[in-house]
Amino acid sequence: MQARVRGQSRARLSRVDRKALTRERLIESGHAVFIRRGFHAATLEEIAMEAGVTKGAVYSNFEGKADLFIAVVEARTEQRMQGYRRAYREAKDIEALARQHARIMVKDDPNGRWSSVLTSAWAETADDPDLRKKLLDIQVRATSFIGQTIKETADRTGVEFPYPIERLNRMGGALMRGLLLQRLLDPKHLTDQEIEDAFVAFVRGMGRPARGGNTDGEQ
Amino acid sequence: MQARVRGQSRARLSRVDRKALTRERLIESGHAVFIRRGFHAATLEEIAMEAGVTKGAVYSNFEGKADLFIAVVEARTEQRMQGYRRAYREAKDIEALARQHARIMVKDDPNGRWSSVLTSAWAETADDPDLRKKLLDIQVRATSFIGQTIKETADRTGVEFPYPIERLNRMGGALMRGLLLQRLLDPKHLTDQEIEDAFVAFVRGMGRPARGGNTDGEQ
DNA sequence: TGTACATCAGTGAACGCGCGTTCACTGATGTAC
DNA sequence: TGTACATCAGTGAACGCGCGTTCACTGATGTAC
Repeated sequence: MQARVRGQSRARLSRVDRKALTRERLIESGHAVFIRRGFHAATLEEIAMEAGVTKGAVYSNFEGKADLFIAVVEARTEQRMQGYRRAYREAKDIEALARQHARIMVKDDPNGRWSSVLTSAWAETADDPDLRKKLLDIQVRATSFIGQTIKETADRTGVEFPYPIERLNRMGGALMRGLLLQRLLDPKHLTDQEIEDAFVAFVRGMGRPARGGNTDGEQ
Repeated sequence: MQARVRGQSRARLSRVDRKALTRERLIESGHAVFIRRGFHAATLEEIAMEAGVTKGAVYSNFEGKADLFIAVVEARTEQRMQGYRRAYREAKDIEALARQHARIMVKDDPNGRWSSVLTSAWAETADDPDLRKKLLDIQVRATSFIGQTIKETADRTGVEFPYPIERLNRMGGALMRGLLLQRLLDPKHLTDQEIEDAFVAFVRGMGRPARGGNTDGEQ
């Protein structure tokens, strides 16, 4: 590709590069609009406008709204994974690790809107097994990645986990989601501190064997 | 009101009684359809049909879809409160009480669909402060009722709570909701037992003072 | 007990609107020679 | 380097459909006398 006269405000790009750029922008604006409006109220119109294109461009890059959404979830998940990787350096015991983990999750979804978007999409999967499979795959990958990262950190710092880490991890994510969702209805009631505390309490409680309850017969 | 000739299949009722009956049926079928289809996909058409009336009857009894939904939430909440009242007899320590509480919550929403409906409605409250206020009121009343019931039971059985019970209670409800919502995406992964365990772990963990973390400066 | 009129819960059809999806078209990039 | 044609990402307008809401109407219940 030859050097162009000068850097124009709108650079000349190859067709594939421009398409990739448009796709990237749609994913970004999609992310923003889904969070701002919610899964249903987010319109392709607004997403496209915010990316500087028209609705048709969405269909040139994705199969439709659901497909764009999946790309958004994938991108967001990817990004978060990178954040987690950097976050577990200083944790010296299991509770500190848990607290750090909780803190990141809260920071990544401070008002519960992303959790709302995600679970709204989950509701949609009742009639759309393809969507379900894709969203579940992403969650499984993320859970396994986070589990591995935590395990590495735990090993390095000599922390021991009393419970299968992946399971703890998935439960923790689910539970945190519930706490964040509460903020949709009532943004002020649960503080960051309280949410962290609840999560840490859960991890701490899982570390002690259950007593009482009907834990005898069943596996 | 005079005695009629005989009990017909469709009894003759006074106007107010028939209207109350219709309203009751709409609330019941609304509850069923919201759970079956989800908050958005539930249509007034289906709700009305299932109640044996037409859509217009909804508008004769409610202001619209949101108003019907509020009535459904109120009825459901009322019903659950009565269930809780009966459920805490045999609990002899705090963990047994927690486990019993968790068990009821799981039984009341075994596949997470109600949690999904409710949180979808919460998302709607972003542009509808009136809806928010009403839903929040219901939650506050329910939380306070449950808190009181638990407190009575705890007093009677000599159990002590290490944490303000209403707060524990609201956190617990939120957290449980997250666990149940996981089943929308993946119905099989989290067993009833695991969800109970997670809830109990949380309560148990809240009972011990936090150590580590940044609990120093902040209140 | 009977008659005439008023009320109003529920009917059924039409309305309106938002929004995802489709499609013929355009103009810039890519390719062949 | 230049010309002629092919490709195709993105345009913009139209489509279609579902669904909440509205509204004129009906027929059973209620009321007055």
